[in-house]
Amino acid sequence: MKKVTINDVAKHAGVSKKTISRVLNNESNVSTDTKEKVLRSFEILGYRPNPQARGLATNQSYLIGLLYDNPNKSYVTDIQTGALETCQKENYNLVIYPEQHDAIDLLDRLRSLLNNAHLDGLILTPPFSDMKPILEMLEQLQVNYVRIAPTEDFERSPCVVSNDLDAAYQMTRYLISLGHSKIAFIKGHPEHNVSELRLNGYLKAMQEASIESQPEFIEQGYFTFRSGEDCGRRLLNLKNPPSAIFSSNDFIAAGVLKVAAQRSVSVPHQLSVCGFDNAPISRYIWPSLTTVKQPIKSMAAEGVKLLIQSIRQKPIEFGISRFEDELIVRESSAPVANF
Amino acid sequence: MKKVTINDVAKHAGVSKKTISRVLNNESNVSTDTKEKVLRSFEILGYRPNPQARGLATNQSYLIGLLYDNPNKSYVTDIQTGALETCQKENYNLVIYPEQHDAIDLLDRLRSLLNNAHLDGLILTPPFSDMKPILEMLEQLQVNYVRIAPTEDFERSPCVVSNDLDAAYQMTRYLISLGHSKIAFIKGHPEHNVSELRLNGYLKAMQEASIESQPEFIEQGYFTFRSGEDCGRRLLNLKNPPSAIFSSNDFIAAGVLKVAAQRSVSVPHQLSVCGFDNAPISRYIWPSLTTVKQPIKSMAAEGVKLLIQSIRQKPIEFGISRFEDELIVRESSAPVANF
DNA sequence: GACAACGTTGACACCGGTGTCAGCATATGA
DNA sequence: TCATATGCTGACACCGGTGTCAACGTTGTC
Repeated sequence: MKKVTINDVAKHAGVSKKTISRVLNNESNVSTDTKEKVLRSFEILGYRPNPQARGLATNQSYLIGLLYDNPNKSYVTDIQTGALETCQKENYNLVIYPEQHDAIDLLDRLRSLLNNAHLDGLILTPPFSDMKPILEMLEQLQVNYVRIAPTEDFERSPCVVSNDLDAAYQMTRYLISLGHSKIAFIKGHPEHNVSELRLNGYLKAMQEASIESQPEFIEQGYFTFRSGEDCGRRLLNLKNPPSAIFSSNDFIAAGVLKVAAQRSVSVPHQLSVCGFDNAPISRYIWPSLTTVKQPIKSMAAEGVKLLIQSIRQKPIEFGISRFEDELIVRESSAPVANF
Repeated sequence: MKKVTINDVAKHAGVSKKTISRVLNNESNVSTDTKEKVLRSFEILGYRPNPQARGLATNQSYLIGLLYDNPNKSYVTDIQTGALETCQKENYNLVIYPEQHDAIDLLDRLRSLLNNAHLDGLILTPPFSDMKPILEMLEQLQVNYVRIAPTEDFERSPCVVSNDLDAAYQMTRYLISLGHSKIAFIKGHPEHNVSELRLNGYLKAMQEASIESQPEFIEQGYFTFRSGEDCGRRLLNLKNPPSAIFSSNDFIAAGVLKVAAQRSVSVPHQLSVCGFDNAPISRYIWPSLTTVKQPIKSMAAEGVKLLIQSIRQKPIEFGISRFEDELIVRESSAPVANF
């Protein structure tokens, strides 16, 4: 790799290093003449500033970390794509940190990763966004961070949120509008705070419609396919089974679909099934899933934007960026049949 | 973030910077006494060398790039996980580059990414592993690179390969052993070289078993769910349809399953369906897919290992690391029914 | 005992940028 | 007209490591 340095450019343009540096950083106090001369030299020599050197001088690394733990690979790649979008625009590099949120040595691992990499900032995704010990550690280490989809402490750091509660509310209203009243709900993993939000959205819609929610219609799932199978089986075993099952994510819903298929319960004619997240599986499964799409990419892109802002100008007024979810109706839901 | 520098350690230990540096790099000519003293200071002060500074001095960035373009998100995260494993061991950071392999400005984008980031090396995954213009550019720019699963030019760079041909061969033999002879094959995307390998594995097994392969049993797919639906529909429309369909990946197979479900063709009783890749969908779909699992994580981990070797000691003898695939039998395949 | 060889150590320059500050020319104000 | 403000520029130190080389004390050899 040819290496043209700032000195080469300085010599070529007949000015000092410092002036080159000024042009690089778009500082104002450079005469138009000099600036053009320097820019021409950039062009001719194919100059690229060395981020290492720049980083050493400014005590920055131009690295942004992305911390996540999500079994949903589609979610992960979407987050990455969104984050990268902003990173590339702003000339930062993205370093990924998949970690187990329940690892016992999580804090130690994180600390050592941070120390080794000298990151400029960190993006936290659920469930890390709500993990107090991590936030405390980051604050103590004075690491800039932005949280994606936290559910509390919004003023603690910049964050990007979506409206899970409202999305679940809308989905439930949609099912009610199809004539369903026997609507079951499968909760997500209790350690993920969004689980509660989604449940509350469901409950709110049920209450509003004055539908008495039956306790046996609320199952505890864990965001996994297996838990979907288990809960689905229990729900379909009820003497008086639901006519619609709203699952806290698409994997659970897929598990429910499997059980329904095995028992020849026809979806959507005898049973409507809905998911959440718009994972790829929701399209590839048959029948395809009615679900909720979160603007994950945009949220991640916005998160990095906030992060870079807070890196550049320390006294940031903590921003919360809000995004709205979108209901996606596919083949797995239909008007209630009997009754 | 507290910053303890080499100078602080030097002062604390009562030796020169250079000696600290020697200990850091495990150089031999340091007395045991001094070494221990320095190590103790490391411990006490919590010293972490600054990668920026080190990189500036040695002209390294400790960044490794991962270039991929794969609609299969599970493949992507597996590759990442494997690559990260080695990176973290060796104290490198992984920078990800998802790119469209058919973008017109691909080379320009890549060049600028490389220039901006000053990577130490790059991991290429299919289909980039076989794209000559990219290889040429990298060589011209003198960028170290390792290819994952290339299909040609093995001596051009270090590479990590699996045996797709053999895996497809084994899968076909498995179907034959179940009594199938009307075995259809849905090819992958023609621009991905693995497509041909998988086809050849199928053909080889068919020939060996002296089963005349019918041209209408070989369909052109594109690694997508949609193409699976299309091909599946055509195959099931044949007067004399196949009793087994071997798809070049799991998405295609999922498409086939959907068509079968829509037509009430019972899988696996009337039709066996197999995929390739062991994507998550292969487990979550019903019936779950018989497929081929590639040791993707291990391959990526090995790839980074080779890359770091070639970064450290330029005169590397070009290694090829080989990995074997594994057949995973699930619910979507069964002995042939009639006949 | 003289000298070479060796192991250990530090002074200093250097990597390629940025920050500070001083110097100069020109514009502005009284 | 002179004093001051302003715009533009470069010299130089500095960021935190590594490479080079010289200096030092110790050991080995004759």
